[in-house]
Amino acid sequence: MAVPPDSDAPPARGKRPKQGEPVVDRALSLLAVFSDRRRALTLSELARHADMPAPTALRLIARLVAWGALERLDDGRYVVGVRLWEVASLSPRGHGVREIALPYLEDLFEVTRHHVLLAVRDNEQAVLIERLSGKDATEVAYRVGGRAPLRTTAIGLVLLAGADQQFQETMLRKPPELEPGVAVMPEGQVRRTLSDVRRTGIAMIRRTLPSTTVSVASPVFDAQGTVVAALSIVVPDGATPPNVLAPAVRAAARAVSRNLGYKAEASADVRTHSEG
Amino acid sequence: MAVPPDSDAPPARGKRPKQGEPVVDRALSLLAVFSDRRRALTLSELARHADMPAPTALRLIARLVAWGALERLDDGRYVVGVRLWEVASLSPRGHGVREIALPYLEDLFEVTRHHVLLAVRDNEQAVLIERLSGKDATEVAYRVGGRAPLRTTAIGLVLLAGADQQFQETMLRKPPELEPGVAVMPEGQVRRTLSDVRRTGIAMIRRTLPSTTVSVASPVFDAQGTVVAALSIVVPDGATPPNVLAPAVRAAARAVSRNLGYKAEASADVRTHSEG
DNA sequence: AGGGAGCTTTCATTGGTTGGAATAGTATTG
DNA sequence: CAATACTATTCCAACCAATGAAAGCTCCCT
Repeated sequence: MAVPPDSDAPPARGKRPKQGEPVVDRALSLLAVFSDRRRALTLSELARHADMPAPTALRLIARLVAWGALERLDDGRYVVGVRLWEVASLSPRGHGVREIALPYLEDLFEVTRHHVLLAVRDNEQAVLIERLSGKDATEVAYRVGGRAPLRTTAIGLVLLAGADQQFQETMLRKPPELEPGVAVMPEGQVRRTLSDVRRTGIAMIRRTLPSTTVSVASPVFDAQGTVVAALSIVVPDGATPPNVLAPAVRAAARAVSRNLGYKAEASADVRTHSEG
Repeated sequence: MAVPPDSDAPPARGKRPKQGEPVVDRALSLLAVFSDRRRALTLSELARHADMPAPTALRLIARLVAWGALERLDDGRYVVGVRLWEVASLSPRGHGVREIALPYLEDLFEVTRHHVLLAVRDNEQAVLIERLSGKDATEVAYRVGGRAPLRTTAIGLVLLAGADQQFQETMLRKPPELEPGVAVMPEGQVRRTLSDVRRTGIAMIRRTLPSTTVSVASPVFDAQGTVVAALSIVVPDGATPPNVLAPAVRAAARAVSRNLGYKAEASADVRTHSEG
């Protein structure tokens, strides 16, 4: 009603003020809206967060639901579907390593009864692939499918130490991530630590939040000798001394590596002298 | 050279003989090409199986790779990416139940040292969400992320018994899936079995392939009393008698249900008299 | 009953999508 | 070493699927 009578404007139907993104990207951006905190979303929430008009979102969502990437709940909200999970389970660096590592993680868990973690690197972060925790274990910072920084976690340091030289330099040049409850290492110390990790096959980090814990991590190698994952254990500070845990963690990591086709060198040091 | 000289055909550029499928569907169909046996694929393999020209496939794949749904290996092949796995880990019926159930699965596994399975129903099949197996356990038919029939597995029967009446009828009217190593039940027996499963909270199936095993499964309920998952144990035939395992399996399933907000009724029977 | 918010359908317009053809790269064969 | 076969990538003109404002719907709250 508030619309002024036609001055001379054409029907104005079908006008597309803003657009220009490939459809696939838009569909994927809908998936990207889901997060730990947002597991069930309404159409308007999805449209808002993916920054697109409701009809467009609805059309794309309809296709995603038809395929099974999303599922619709009784209350009309959408959640990530089992079909997507099914395809994702074929991810070599996701379920792939997990499948191979799980029995060894279980052994480690059973012996120690503390959190056991498995993670891979994706870009500038570690992605948690698996976590075994007792029903009554200490609080832990990260969940499976979540991301953790590289420089302030034991698992992250192992992955960083195993990354290619160029990537390491890039990361070291960046300002360090500020992680509550973890001491920030100056660049020099990080370099020394990374070198130690490569030599000993062990990284340790102490953190005070969300609870005071010590993490001990060790690298997992593939057949080519590349670090493809990291395995770690998280214990409450003051419990078993870390140096007692280290051999167990390293043994588990090596067992997984062997299963990935890695031929272990004679000594602990994989490469006696670091890169050129 | 074998091409006959221009008769009178126009440039024929941009002609599109066959098409008409939404772009999103095409992109998703590329993801669907991946399977247990096909975890790393070349461009042409993807294009062939998804039934689309190579340039089209390449363009779509490029978007999927940019987002992280796919990753490219050094040899040029594509695999499912960690980013997709990450989003999929938010699937309530995938990692969701898993996360809640895992500690109880572990308990059950530790006590029995046999395969422990967790599955949900997706349409006409069960999707395996989790499987705990010792390093040296019996051979088992299904892998995590894989699908199993409803009528010929213990886990499937539990899920079928918990489905809505209409769906059950549809499934019962279908010709039974032929599963090697499993006896085929006539329709009447299936009906009786499903009723028993609802009453006792236990389903059992014996199979002879890939090895002779007995499976014992029990339903997991959500807060609304709906069967959302099934939990089972697979033991070599002749080992622990199944009736000894049943209480342990049921207890574990109930523990998971309780964690999902299910308020257990006084007796084993959830609803004393079946639907009206 | 009225107002607001979210969901869904419609439809004229158009720009992203399309795939044959050409080119480049790679492996296999005679 | 040329010839063959296959795969990957770039190019681009034609065109159809995608687009989003508008309006109708349904529900909920007041």
